[in-house]
Amino acid sequence: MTARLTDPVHPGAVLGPALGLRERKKRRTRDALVEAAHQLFLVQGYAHTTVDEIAAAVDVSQRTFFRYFANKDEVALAVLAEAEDHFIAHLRARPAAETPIQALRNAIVLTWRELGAAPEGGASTITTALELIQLIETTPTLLAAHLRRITEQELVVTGILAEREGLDPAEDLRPRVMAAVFSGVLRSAHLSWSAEADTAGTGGPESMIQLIERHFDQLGPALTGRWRG
Amino acid sequence: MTARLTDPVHPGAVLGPALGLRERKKRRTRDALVEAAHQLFLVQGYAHTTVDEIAAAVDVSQRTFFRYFANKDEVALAVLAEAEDHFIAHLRARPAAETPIQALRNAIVLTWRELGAAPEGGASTITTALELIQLIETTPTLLAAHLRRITEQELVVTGILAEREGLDPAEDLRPRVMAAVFSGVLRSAHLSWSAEADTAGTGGPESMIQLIERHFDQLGPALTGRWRG
DNA sequence: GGACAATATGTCAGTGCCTGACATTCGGCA
DNA sequence: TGCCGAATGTCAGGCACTGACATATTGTCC
Repeated sequence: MTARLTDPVHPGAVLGPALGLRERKKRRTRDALVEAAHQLFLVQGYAHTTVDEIAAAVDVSQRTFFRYFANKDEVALAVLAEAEDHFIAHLRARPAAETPIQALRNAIVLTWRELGAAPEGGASTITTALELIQLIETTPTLLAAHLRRITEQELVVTGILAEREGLDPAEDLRPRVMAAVFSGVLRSAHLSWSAEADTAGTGGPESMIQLIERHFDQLGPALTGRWRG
Repeated sequence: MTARLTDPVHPGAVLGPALGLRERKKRRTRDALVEAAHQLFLVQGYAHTTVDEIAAAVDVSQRTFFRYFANKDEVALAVLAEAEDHFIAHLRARPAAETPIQALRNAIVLTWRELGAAPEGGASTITTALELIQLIETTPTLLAAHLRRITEQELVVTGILAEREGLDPAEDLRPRVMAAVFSGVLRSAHLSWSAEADTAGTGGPESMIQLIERHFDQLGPALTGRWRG
C-alpha cells in the first residue's frame, strides 16, 4: 500500500509491466497466501487451520504472513474486501438522477454481475466470493469480523450518499439511516442465500442477484402498516 | 408511545431466597467478574486489560473466569445481553393491534426506560449500559462481537414478528427484512449517541431514546424517492 | 558489474487468550 | 458425620500475534 512517486496511480488492479520486480513478487505472495488460505479454510474449516499451515503452504514464515495481513480474519475476507471496493466505485459512478435507494440497488447488482464475469485468476472470482459468504455465515469469528467491516463501509456509503444529495450527514440523518438499512437488507439476502445454498447447490451469481432484488422489493411492504389482510 | 406500565416481572431472573448457597455464590462471583471487568475496561481500556487482572480482582483463578464466560468479549457484553433479553420480552408482550414497526419501536423505548429506572445493584444499570455502548463503539474487537450478537437477536426477532403476523418466515421475507432494518436503525442511533457523547456529556437515557426515535422518524423519508427539492 | 541504501524476509523470544486433564475443596444431603 | 457431586485450582500446552534484531534481496547510482 506504500505508493511511491514513480508508481502509476491506479485505484484498482494494475496488471503491470510498470511494476518493479519487488512489487510483483509481493503481489504474488499476497495472492498466494489468500488462495492457500481460502483452500485450507474450505477443506479443514477456519478454526482448524493455523496460520503456520497457511504460511507453510506458500513457503514463507509466520512472521511474513502477519506483515501482509493484520490477522487471520483479514486473509479470509480479502476477496470480499476487493468486491467492496468495486461496489464503492460503482456507487460513486451512479448518475445523480437516480434516487439514493436506486443507486444503492443498482450498484450492488452491478458489482455481482461484474464478479460473475471476471475470469481474473485461474478460479473465477464469483465462485470464490460465494464460497466465502457461505464460509462466513457458518464461522462465528469470521462473521463478527465481516460485520465490523460492513459497518466501516456504512460510513463510506453514508458519506457518498450525503455528497450525492448535497447534505450534511451530521444534520440530516437520512444518509446514515439509508446506509444502515441497505447493509441490513443486503446481509439478510446473504443469509438467505447461505441457508438456501446449504440445501441445494450453490446456485451461481444470478440466484444471489435475484435474492437481493427480492429482499429489496420487500423493503416497502415490510415498513408499510400491517402485513395481514 | 403507549406507555404500558404493566411490566412483566423478570422472565428468568428469580432473585431468590429460594436459591441455595451454592447458586447464590455463583451468581455473586459472576456479578463480581462483570463489575470488575467493566471498571477495568473503562479505566485501562479493553485491550490493555488481561483476563488475569479481572480474575485477580475477584480473587479467582483464570480458569474459573473461563468457566463463567466463554471469552473476554462475553464478560464485557454481559450487561447488554441482559438488556437484550428484556427487549425480547417486551416485544413478545406488545399487543397484536400494533403494526410490526410500532411494536419494535415501542419495545426498544420501553427497554431503555426500564433500564433508566432500575436501581438493581449499587450502580444504576443505565449508566453501565451507556458506558458500555461507548466502550463498544470505540473498541473494534468488542464491536465485532457485539454485531455478531445482534445478528443472533435478529433471528429471534424475525421469528417473533412472523408469529405475530401468522407468517412463515421461510416464504415471506418481510419479517427478515424488518428485523434487519430495525437492527440497522438501532445501531445507527447507537453510533450517533456514541459520537455525540464523545463531545458533550453522556446525556442520560432520555437522550438515547430521543435519538432512537429521531432515527426511526427518518426511516420513511430516507426510503421515499428523492431527498432534495 | 560493483557498492550502497532501502526494503523484504527470517529467526527468536515473549505475551495473552483459551482449553483439556487432573487434583482439591466445598456445598448439599442423608 | 460422612458421602456425592459440583465448583475451583493447578498445570501443561496450543495458537494468535508482536517487538527486536539479523539476514537476504532488490533498486539505484557510479
